[in-house]
Amino acid sequence: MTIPDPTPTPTPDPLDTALRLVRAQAALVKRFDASLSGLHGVSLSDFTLLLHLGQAPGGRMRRVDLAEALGLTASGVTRGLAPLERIGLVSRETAARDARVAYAALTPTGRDRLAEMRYTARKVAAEHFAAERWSPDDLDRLTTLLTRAGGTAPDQRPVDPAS
Amino acid sequence: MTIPDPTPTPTPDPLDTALRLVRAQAALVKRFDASLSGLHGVSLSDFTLLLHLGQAPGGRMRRVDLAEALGLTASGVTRGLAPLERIGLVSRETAARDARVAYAALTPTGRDRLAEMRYTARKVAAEHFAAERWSPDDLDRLTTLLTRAGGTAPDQRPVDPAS
DNA sequence: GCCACCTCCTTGACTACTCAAGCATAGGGT
DNA sequence: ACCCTATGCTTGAGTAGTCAAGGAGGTGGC
Repeated sequence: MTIPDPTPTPTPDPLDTALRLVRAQAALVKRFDASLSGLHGVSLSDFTLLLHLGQAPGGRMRRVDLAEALGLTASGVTRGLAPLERIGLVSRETAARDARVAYAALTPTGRDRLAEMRYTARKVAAEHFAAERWSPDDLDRLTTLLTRAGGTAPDQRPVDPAS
Repeated sequence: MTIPDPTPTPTPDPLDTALRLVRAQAALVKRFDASLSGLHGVSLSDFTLLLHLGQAPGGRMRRVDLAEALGLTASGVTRGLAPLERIGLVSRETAARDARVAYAALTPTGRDRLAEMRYTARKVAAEHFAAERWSPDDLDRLTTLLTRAGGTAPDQRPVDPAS
């Protein structure tokens, strides 16, 4: 318990940190949404979903695992997948051994479009964390701290430098 | 303890950082929402809104300024304010010199309830950034980095240690 | 073989926002 | 005094998610 502390040094306030985290995310999401929807007609959530599919073996995942990976509920995944199926980026596949599960699979088109989106997303991220203001060290520190603060990682792998 | 890791760092990927930021926020928001709604019947957004009102001179703000401060649109504020007015935490006040503006003002009840919420919120934040895993330095660094990454600050002041 | 239970997924109803349109008021130029 | 434009706010429609309920399919005990 921190003592009522008359220091001129603000004493880091966790609540303040939390609120800043919320704010920073909102700004970031807006930026991504603007670019992704403008250039590819998808939202950041859509892109994230596709990214996960793209990283999964065979480009397909059970919807329940997708939910887990994205930090959403199963119904959120159902709803998010629907428009992507409609526009042909994702297809629905049934599992041979278990008729309950419906895989979500990246279509060939989906894979191509994803590569383009990834390019855009990288650019947006690079702009947001412009080298001018962000040293590689800063970025590393932020990533580490966010990983500790966050639920689980978006993905274990440091992301392949392809595309 | 804080270990300056001997990473085989594969070049920090800004996109990865961005996605982690999104994830971390989602986890945090869920946590706040759970506690705040359980104990006080409000969401984190509600709380943030009330916080801003509480910090404004006279406990009241024009809706348009509130929107600006919260990073929302004017219509988001109208909609967010409605339930808080219904439950009596916020009242609507008209401006004498400009009939267009409708202030949102904290009621006495609202002020009291806000103090309780603030207590809860601080506790949640402190738990999330538990001292066990987060040194004051880590927290400070994260705050600084988030401020640089984020839109603007939730508030300039380091927050009064009251409550 | 059958029943109980558990898992995967979808659906209906709700919340919290967004944008675009619209109304009322303000204020300056003429 | 009268427009013209800008500002403050609300509203209708749409999007992205939530939770709770429910259907369909799998599985193990007996």
